[in-house]
Amino acid sequence: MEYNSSIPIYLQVMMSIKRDIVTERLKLGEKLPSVRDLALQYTINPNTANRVYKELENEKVCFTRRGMGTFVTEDEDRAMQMKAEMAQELIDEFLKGMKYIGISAEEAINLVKRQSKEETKKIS
Amino acid sequence: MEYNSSIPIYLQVMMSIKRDIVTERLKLGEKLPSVRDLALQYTINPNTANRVYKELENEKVCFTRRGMGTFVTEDEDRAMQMKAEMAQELIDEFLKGMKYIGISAEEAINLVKRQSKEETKKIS
Amino acid sequence: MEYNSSIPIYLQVMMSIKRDIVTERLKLGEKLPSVRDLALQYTINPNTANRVYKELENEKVCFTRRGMGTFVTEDEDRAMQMKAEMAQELIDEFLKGMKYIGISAEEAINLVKRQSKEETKKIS
Amino acid sequence: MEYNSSIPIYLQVMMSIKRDIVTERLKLGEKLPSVRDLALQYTINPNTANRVYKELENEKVCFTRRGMGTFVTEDEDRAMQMKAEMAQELIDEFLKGMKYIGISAEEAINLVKRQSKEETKKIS
DNA sequence: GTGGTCTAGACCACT
DNA sequence: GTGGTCTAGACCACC
Repeated sequence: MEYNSSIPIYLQVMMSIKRDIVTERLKLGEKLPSVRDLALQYTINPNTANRVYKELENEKVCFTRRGMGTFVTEDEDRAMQMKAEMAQELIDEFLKGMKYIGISAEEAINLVKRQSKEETKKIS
Repeated sequence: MEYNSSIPIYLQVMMSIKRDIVTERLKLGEKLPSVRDLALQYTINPNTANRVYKELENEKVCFTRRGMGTFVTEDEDRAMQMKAEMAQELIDEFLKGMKYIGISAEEAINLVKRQSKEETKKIS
Repeated sequence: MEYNSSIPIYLQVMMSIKRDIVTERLKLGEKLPSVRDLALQYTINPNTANRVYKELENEKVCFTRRGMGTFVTEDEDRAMQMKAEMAQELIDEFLKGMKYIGISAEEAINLVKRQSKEETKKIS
Repeated sequence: MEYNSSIPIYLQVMMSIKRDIVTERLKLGEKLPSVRDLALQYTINPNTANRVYKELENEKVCFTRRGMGTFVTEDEDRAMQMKAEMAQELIDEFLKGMKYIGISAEEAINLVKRQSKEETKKIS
């Protein structure tokens, strides 16, 4: 994994794990790698890996059992909610940003449409 | 102005000025407040105000004349371009984020549409 | 049984057994479940179950006879004493905590009184 | 400050600061020592000091301004609430513990009363 | 084996 | 000078 230096590594790893849950690469209740293994996988320091799990716990994305390891939350609602939350956050930020520079929601939608058509062409 | 603590203040102030140019609250070539006045207006440290102008100069958004002050760029193309750049950045970030959590551009557009309809309803 | 993650499981199970003795759900000299059964009952690791008995033995709350199993202490005084000890510990911790945040014993008592009255009302 | 080894140092320092706020040794909005100074004062590592402030921020007990320092919350309600919260927590834990070992609220109150009388005698 | 805490020391961005 | 992040390495309690 390549890190974007402007965003803290622990946030990037958190995002990566949340993504894996939201896209169901990780199942509910599944055991996550140990702190040490996570550190190896992402080539980060165990302390940083530890932090990742602690922050994810704060967000109720996973939970930990002493001496047993860290697990993806078993709360189905929470998992469903996560994807919606993440999408909503992106949309809000996007529209807020557009509005901030004087572009209405309709215009914004049109710009996105045009962009996505061009992308499609480029690929084909 | 309330500052979002996760974004450097100088960036927030930069955004605010760029917004004012893009939305034509500030005209091309118009004189900007002195570093001291900017600091007072935004209740920021003069060092921070200074940094704002420096970075805006780097981006060719404004220029300084020794002893005269700082001015909005007079380059019309640059100004036009700014709005497009800012919008593009927002769109790219938005689509990238959506894709990251497994949502296609079409779905993303639909979500934005639905959202903006609901907002409209709420207001009316 | 749900475990409070901030307290070691073995302590929580110890508390539970001591409670059963103090409230006479377990009689003096009564045979306790085998380590294996305890582990099943509480859905804990056998190692943890083992530790529970070891620690309880240290506190003279129970004793083990090789090949026969583990038993609640037969010492009546010890049992009487246990309840007093546990209560004392709670009181000390409570008053110490209150004093720490600047609340005197009298005030503390009044707060508890008010609280217990409200609880009674709620139930009735 | 002497540390109770069974409780994480960072929690003990957090408690100490919260106590100072609740007992008004620290005023609302007051600047707290810098991470490095806190580390010196409490003879802990700067990392640990940093953690203290971050966790206190999570609890909305203080807030931080980039490059300026960490400050006690300015929210009066939050401060008022803190003392009540802390007291409530102690009471709940106390009564829950007592109930757990089969002692009713009334009995518990009487035990506390007796205890506090004895303490008074001892001192006089 | 697991996570939790702590120290030590470094570098960085922000004010 | 301020906090934020990260690495390195250690020790501990718990399962």
